[in-house]
Amino acid sequence: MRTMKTVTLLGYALLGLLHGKLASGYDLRKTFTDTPMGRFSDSPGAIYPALRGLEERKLIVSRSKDRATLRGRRELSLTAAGVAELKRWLSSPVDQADVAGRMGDLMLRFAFMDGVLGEIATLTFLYSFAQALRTHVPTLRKYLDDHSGHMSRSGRLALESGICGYESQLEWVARAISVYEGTENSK
Amino acid sequence: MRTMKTVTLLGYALLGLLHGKLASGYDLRKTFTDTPMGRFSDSPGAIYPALRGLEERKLIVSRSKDRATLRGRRELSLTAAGVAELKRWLSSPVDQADVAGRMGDLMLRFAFMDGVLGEIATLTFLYSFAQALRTHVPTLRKYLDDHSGHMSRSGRLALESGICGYESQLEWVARAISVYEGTENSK
DNA sequence: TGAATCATGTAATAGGTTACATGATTCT
DNA sequence: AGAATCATGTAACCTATTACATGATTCA
Repeated sequence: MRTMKTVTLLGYALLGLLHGKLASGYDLRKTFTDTPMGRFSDSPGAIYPALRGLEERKLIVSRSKDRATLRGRRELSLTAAGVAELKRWLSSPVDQADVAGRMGDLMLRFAFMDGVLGEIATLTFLYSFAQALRTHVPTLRKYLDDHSGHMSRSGRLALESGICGYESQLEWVARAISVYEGTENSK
Repeated sequence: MRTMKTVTLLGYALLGLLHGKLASGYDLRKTFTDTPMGRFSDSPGAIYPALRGLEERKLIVSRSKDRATLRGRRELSLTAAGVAELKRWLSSPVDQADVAGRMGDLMLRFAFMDGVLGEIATLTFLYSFAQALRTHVPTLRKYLDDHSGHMSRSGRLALESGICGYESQLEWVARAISVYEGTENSK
């Protein structure tokens, strides 16, 4: 993992987890092992090289507690550049391709968003998320209508499953919006 | 992609698409480009090496149409071993980890299943899929109940989104089961 | 014949997986 | 002191991505 040219999703997950708090690589691994978070490998071969890459790009810094031993716990924290990169990622527009193939990325962004960017930005994100879903679902429906004749029954059902998933996600987004709008009003 | 030791998900997608019909690498690429299928890259750098790997493992064979030129369309088809490997994959049990982190694999299997294994096997698959979902959802709910106190609002909502997704999937499985049971009865 | 598209390929690179190795700390 | 677990690392391998290259076919 020399000189990553772009930060990977795992990289952003690590940045997000480090926002506002210190943690060691081990702590971050445990997060992946013990919580439903992300869907990232907890293997050291994934995390430590990724952290090294973030450090090389000066997005995080590490401090060996007391003595400068080679082994032993190292506390990691975001640099100003790390916070900026995290915010840049969280702020990037929701596009159709995200909804069609990278919903996991969107949900990861959402999970960090309100703590990092605040409620207004989160609401804006949810609005464009909903919009992208409302655009995407009819596309799939149209495909289903046009092709259901020469699709196998299970192929048809599989596509319907996808559509249902997006619709369920849209319902969730609507609920999330109402939660955030409620809070916003009450402030 | 020398001597793949295991067939990847892309490999199985290709085997599934080749079941019962001939196609070229280009045809397969077009399937990924033009349909909502899978969520696989249509890049030649992914598909041709994968096809080469399947050919080396004798799961598919290729025939250059007439003349033995190096370029030009090559029709691919499954070997007996390819069909067997596809069936083996489709028949493998649904485990908790599949539901928790590889739902896409399960849906891909489902999409091919009824054409390759038939209705009885598909129903069996759906039953165990439903069972795995019914086991998994309470696990997530419990996590949410136990930890919602010290989770951020957006973290909480993100987890709820996951739970809703699984519940929606479970509803879909129930509907698919009723479709298959209906057919089975009427035969 | 030239342009478009059909059709296949490869090289460089990146980053994850698996498996292993090993030092540090804590608890009994 | 020994075991468990905390904590970090690395090497081999595999596969996807990106970008490029190029031959074949079709059709205006």
